[in-house]
Amino acid sequence: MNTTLSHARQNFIQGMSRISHFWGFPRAMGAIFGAIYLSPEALSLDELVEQAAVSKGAISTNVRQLERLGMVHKHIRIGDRKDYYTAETDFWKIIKGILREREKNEFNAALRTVDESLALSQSENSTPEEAELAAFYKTRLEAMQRFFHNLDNLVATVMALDELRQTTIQRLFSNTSDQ
Amino acid sequence: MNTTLSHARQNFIQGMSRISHFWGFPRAMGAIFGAIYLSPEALSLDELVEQAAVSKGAISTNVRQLERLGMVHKHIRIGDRKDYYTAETDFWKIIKGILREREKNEFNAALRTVDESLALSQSENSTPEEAELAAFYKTRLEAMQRFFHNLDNLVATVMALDELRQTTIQRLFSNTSDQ
DNA sequence: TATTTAATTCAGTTTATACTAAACGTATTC
DNA sequence: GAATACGTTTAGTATAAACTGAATTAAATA
Repeated sequence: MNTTLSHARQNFIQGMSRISHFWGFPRAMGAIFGAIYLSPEALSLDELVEQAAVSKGAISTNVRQLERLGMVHKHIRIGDRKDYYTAETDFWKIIKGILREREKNEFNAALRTVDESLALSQSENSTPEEAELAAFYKTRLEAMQRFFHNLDNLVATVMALDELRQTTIQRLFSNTSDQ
Repeated sequence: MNTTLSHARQNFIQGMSRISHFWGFPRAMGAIFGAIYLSPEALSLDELVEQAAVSKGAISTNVRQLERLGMVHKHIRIGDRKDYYTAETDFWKIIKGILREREKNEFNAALRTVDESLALSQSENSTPEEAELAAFYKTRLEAMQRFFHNLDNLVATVMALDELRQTTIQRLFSNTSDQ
């Protein structure tokens, strides 16, 4: 391959690796996605080993995670034992997948923690001073609860809007045509 | 203090610590914010040391970061050398601060990487095969550019809507009254 | 059934990062 | 101007996460 094109690819893969790390995902995950995204053909695990410069073990682990997030798709070919991967090119779908898989769990855990703390703080109030503090906790914790619910609704709304995309959301937030 | 209230506070602080870590911030940062958020009074650095159970050095570092993100506010009292901290209670403001401080840098870096890779890949195309591949890179990289710009617009829009909040956004995405 | 070829798992290593504790700098008070 | 009371910086340490390389499992073909 042309060294300039290969350089462009390496630069891109490195950038994806960096973004991935920034968002709290493994570096290799971004590198793998970058390699798949810039390939006209579906890539096998072994091809990924050389293109993304990551060990086989790491590819195996991370490509599965990428699939769970809906960022890549696995293809099997009859009479061929290798798995081949292509990239999801609809980024809104990707965002949706990430939010669903990743946030939902931790997000609900956060909500539960606030609920718990609130319940705990309201259980008893022996002295007036304690009752006052408990009341303060109540206002603060409830405010946070409301925020989390609002945020949840916002995310749900954006995700729902995505259902009608191509007609709505991309026209709303862009002035160029998408895809 | 009542042991139940103290237990509620510790539970909350632990939860904030966890969320903080999940979002790629230091655990101590969340713990410190949690302690400040649940305090009716502004807290000094030394008070934070015991409430958040984190060393003085870590408090010093993380509380500064919290201030940069607009999550806490520093207060000085005349005739008192200590710094006191209170929590920002407007979470939309906090989100704004985080997006501004944290994403903008890394987000633009990501955009630049894509720009770079695109420029590189389009510089020369000696053979027909290379030209074809370069064309493929172009479509893929441009699609990603568009997505990033749309995302940027979406974020900018949500942030702009926040300016008119209390009248608009919270009524849109909630069925309870906020603040 | 043995051999080849693939993906997965796992033990060990590396690396990055956050944290602690102590030293330091700085300003106020006696 | 010495002592005190802060916040900050830094050197060292601990820890967790990710990655590598090798062993293992699984599947297909001979």
